Amino acid sequence: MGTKARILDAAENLFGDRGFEATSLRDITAQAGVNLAAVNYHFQTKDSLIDAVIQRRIEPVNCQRLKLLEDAGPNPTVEQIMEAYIAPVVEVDLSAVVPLMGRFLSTPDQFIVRVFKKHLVTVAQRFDEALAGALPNLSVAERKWRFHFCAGAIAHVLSWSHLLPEVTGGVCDVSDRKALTARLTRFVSAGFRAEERS
Amino acid sequence: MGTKARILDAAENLFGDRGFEATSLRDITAQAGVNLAAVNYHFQTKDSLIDAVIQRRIEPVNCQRLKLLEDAGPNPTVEQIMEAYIAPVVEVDLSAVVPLMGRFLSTPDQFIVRVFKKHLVTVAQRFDEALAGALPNLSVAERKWRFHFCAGAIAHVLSWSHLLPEVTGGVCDVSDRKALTARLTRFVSAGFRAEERS
DNA sequence: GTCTATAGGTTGATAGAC
DNA sequence: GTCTATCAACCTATAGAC
Repeated sequence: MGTKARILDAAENLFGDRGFEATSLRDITAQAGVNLAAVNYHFQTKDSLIDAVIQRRIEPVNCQRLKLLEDAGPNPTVEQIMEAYIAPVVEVDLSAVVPLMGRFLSTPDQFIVRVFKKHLVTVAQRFDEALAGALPNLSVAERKWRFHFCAGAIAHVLSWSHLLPEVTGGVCDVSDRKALTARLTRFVSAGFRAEERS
Repeated sequence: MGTKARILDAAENLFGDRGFEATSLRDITAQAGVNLAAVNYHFQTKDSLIDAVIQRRIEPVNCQRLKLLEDAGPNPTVEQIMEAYIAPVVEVDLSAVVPLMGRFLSTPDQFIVRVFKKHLVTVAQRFDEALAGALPNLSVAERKWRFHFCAGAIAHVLSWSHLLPEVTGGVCDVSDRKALTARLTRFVSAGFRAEERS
């Protein structure tokens, strides 16, 4: 495996475990078994390394999301839409990606927001349109609010995934990803279907 | 105002804005207008400063939560329970506390988990019992999962609060806290009431 | 209690040999 | 492309005068 890929792999693991700020370039090069200068040669700065780490994983997730949404046909239900959004990121086949995505989605820093806009805006827009079709009686504001509530629920279980078994005394089993997708989908779909005023 | 309180105020603001790791003690003492050594005199280490900053704000929130839950009577509905949990942290009267709580709740680091356990475990347990009473047909695992989904939705809107207007093109107005409480309560209550298997 | 000064270590980034 | 060596800046924490 090349130096560049080894750096990306090590960075992915450490960013997910400790966060972006708490991980130094020296931590990364030590774990990757490469020289410190290599990271600057291949990625110039730490910020653009973070960007590359996220981009490598978010793009396949987003492609899969759009494909699943398309597969659901022209008039998908809320459940189909949200499962298409949730499954690709929750059931990603590389376990290190889960905490990485969790960190990414729950770090509201200026730099992260830039990366966020670059990689997520178009997908979010496409799903927003689908939700508008499935929930024609919901106001725009309420729909956008509820999408953020969903994003929060997803981000939270991803970023806390390695701590949830301990925090819940083993009750919450993170290893069954398909079951987690189903749980999340049921929960957020019911939230979307709630009456706007009670 | 005393030096100690000025340090706590500055730290609260900066931790909320930039995160715990990204904020240095120099940033804090500069904004507080006090000497660098003062923070070590009053709080010994940075970690125990973080603890003090969070403790000062989380305790009134938790007291209010328990009071509202008690006020709801012996057999509260899901809506009453969740509103008692959500309102005190969303409608807190100091605006700097909102992003602070968001950062706190969405930083899954070892140290933060310790603080989390210290200040939130008993409250979470009390609310779990109340939810068990209101939703007797829900399995323990599903109930705990759904509580984490709620925690994620809440943490997300708190930590992204200062960026949401920009990200949504002004559609999501964070300033109306009571409306936000109502939105969150409706959404998560519907999620809790969802059928366990579909 | 508050200050100056500084220790002792880490950081991101770069220059230049090979 | 990969290395060693190093810079300049930053960090937390502490010692000791006042």
